Amino acid sequence: MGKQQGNISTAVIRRLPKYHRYLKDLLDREVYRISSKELSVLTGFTASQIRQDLNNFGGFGQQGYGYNVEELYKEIRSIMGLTKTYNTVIVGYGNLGQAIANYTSFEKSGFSLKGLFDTNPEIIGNKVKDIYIHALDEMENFLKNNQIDIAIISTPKAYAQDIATRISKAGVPGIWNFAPVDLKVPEGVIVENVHLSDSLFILSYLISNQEDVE
Amino acid sequence: MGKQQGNISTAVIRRLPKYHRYLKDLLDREVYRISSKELSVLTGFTASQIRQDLNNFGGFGQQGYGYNVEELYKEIRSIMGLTKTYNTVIVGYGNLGQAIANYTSFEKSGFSLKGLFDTNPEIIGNKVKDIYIHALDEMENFLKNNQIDIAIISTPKAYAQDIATRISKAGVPGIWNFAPVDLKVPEGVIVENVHLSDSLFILSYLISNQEDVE
DNA sequence: ATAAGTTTGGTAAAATTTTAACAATTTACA
DNA sequence: TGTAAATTGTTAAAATTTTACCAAACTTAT
Repeated sequence: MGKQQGNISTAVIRRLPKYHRYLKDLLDREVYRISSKELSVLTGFTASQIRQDLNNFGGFGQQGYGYNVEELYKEIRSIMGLTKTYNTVIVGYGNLGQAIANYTSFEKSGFSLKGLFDTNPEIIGNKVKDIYIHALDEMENFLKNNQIDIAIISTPKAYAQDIATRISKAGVPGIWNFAPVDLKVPEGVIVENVHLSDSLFILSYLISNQEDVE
Repeated sequence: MGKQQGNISTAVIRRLPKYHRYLKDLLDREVYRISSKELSVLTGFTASQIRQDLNNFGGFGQQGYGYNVEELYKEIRSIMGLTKTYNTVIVGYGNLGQAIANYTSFEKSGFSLKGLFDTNPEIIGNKVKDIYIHALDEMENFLKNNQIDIAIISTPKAYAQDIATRISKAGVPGIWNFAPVDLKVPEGVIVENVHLSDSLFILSYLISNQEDVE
């Protein structure tokens, strides 16, 4: 069960996927027991931080022993909401939309692609892996009739805000946004951004100011 | 010039691209003057934080006036290393590699794609926008002969570490990594990650624990 | 069974990051 | 020209995040 108070800091939340990733690796390597000290070597976080992080959700470890990898993995998956299935759509079927649609690992993690939307008449009506490409006009109806949990926005910048507003109105709780804008959405709608150029620019900053580090 | 001490915190660095983005918008809208208070409304950062952030690099503002948008934009671009050109290659020309290669906005920002690499014999030798797809074997030679600054890794997980090691040995200073692993590289090589599934999992966490927020 | 070695969870301290406050300076306008 | 309003850069305070520490509890080996 765990405590799961609603005041987990974003710093902790951002580290959860990394724990998830390494625990999966350990399971695959048939390691069934791990201490915070060993996890520290793998993840680069301090052992103390790892214990603090995990304790936000419950006391999963045992003194003198450490953590049971399988149990902890399951707990983390549950905490992260990865035990459910999420219905998704992709809005904007350009290069990026196609790349995301073809990323099979998302399906494996429980993210089920239900629909694709675009404005290009040349591709509307086509099927991609059993999924139709619909006209953008049909989006609202589709969202309502298919219990969509996550809408993925991969349109050009100029359309993203309008689409986000429409998605929000249709009652979709989550948006995964790849457009390089900060979307304004009503309370209760959650936006997670993947700002590729921001990331690239951080890299260029770090390369340019590298002397500082050395 | 600015002070540009080498101890800028990553918290500050992560905010730089957002300043850059909004300053560009302002310029496009022909707004030539902005106060930290107004920037605060746009970015969602506090005015105080904005002044603190900018002051890490120099006193670009003027009391009673605010900041000159054009000047500040130029300064930020310079700080972020966006006044130079970076030669890049993409290693792994799958769906994601293709999406990145076709992202024209990177070219506009000074990131010049010089080569593509893959192991698939069916596509090796093909040209994409005047750029050849090379065999992976040729990578080291190419990197050395073409002054590559940034290698973009968009291979499957299993190959990423080996490729990162080879890239580092070839003297490339920056890696933009899309593979879902944490790469180990020698000192002096900078890795910036885009972990798509981590981002998606954060979204699923936030959706699943939404009640907490309300 | 006992003792020595591990390791957690919690508490306290340290470090970092954010916010608040304000003197100094400039702008804007009467 | 003079005065009120605006706004920065800087210093100090508050808040948050990370690290250090250690008693309690478990494991392992003898």
